[in-house]
Amino acid sequence: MSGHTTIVNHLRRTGYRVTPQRVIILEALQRQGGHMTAEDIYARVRAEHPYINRSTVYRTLDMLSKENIITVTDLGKGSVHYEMSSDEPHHHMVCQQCGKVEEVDHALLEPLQNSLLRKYKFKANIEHFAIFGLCHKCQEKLRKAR
Amino acid sequence: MSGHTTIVNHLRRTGYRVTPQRVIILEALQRQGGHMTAEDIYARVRAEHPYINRSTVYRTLDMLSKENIITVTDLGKGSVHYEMSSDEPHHHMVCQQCGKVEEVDHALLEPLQNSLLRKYKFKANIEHFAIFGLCHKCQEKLRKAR
DNA sequence: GTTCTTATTGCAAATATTTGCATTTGCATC
DNA sequence: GATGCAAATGCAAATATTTGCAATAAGAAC
Repeated sequence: MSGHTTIVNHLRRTGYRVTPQRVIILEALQRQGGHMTAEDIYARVRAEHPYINRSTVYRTLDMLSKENIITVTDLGKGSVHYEMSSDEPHHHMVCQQCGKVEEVDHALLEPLQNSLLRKYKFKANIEHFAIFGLCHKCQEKLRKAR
Repeated sequence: MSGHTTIVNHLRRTGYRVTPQRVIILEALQRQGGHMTAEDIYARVRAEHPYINRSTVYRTLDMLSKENIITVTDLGKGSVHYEMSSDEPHHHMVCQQCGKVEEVDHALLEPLQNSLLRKYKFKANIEHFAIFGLCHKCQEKLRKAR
């Protein structure tokens, strides 16, 4: 999904109302590209349109993620990250020891997505993924320390 | 991992200090068995030992999850859930539309765990899983609505 | 058992997020 | 273009979680 009008149309077709707030938030997300926190988005939006409320930002982000227009990733440290969905989904491994975040090839997740659909008819929004664990380095460190 | 003393020994060996607070929090988790929020645990602990601080609870839970003694699951609605790790890991599918939570067979996750280890040497703490998406019912509803 | 070092705790304040309710406003219908 | 209704917003308060720092205490070394 890309292009502004496309998204707006999708929302309208799905029964959502297209409010100026929603449009502005979408624009902020698109201009940025990468990861943003709710606060980042709020700040950006506010810069131009000071009348927008923080809860509206949260509620809109929630709605956009339900519609798979953006992805939400909780990297486990403080705040959650938002980002426009891309045609090339990517995922994250988060080391619980050192906090490092690495990307995971989408191919590794696809089998899971398929088996969930087959077994439970559950349509997993797989881009919503953060996998916690231990990175290679920290495993080594632990091995030595003991 | 089970049995109180076993866990306490593990912590000590790993270099953590065994404080009364930590022991009490562990006991609360074990007595309960199922899912608990941080607040549940705090309340339980407080009932008997009113001097324990809320941040200590959060910090201890964090530590216990790093040590894989408990699991953390963010079901996306409000607060995070904690639970003693079991020998029979189980996971959750969370419907982003209706909020329903269903369990996922561990077998579906194992391949992912293996491929992460093989490809990235990342030791995924797989029990930490909540998979978001659309349940069967809500897919049907959406199909009809459009 | 005393001493020392450093991890852990408590506290208070900062931050992040959600929610109930009254008000406003898209947009479908006339 | 005016009207009506439900969805969305704003606001303020509730809730959930994290953090910096000074005080305390676990456990290693003596």
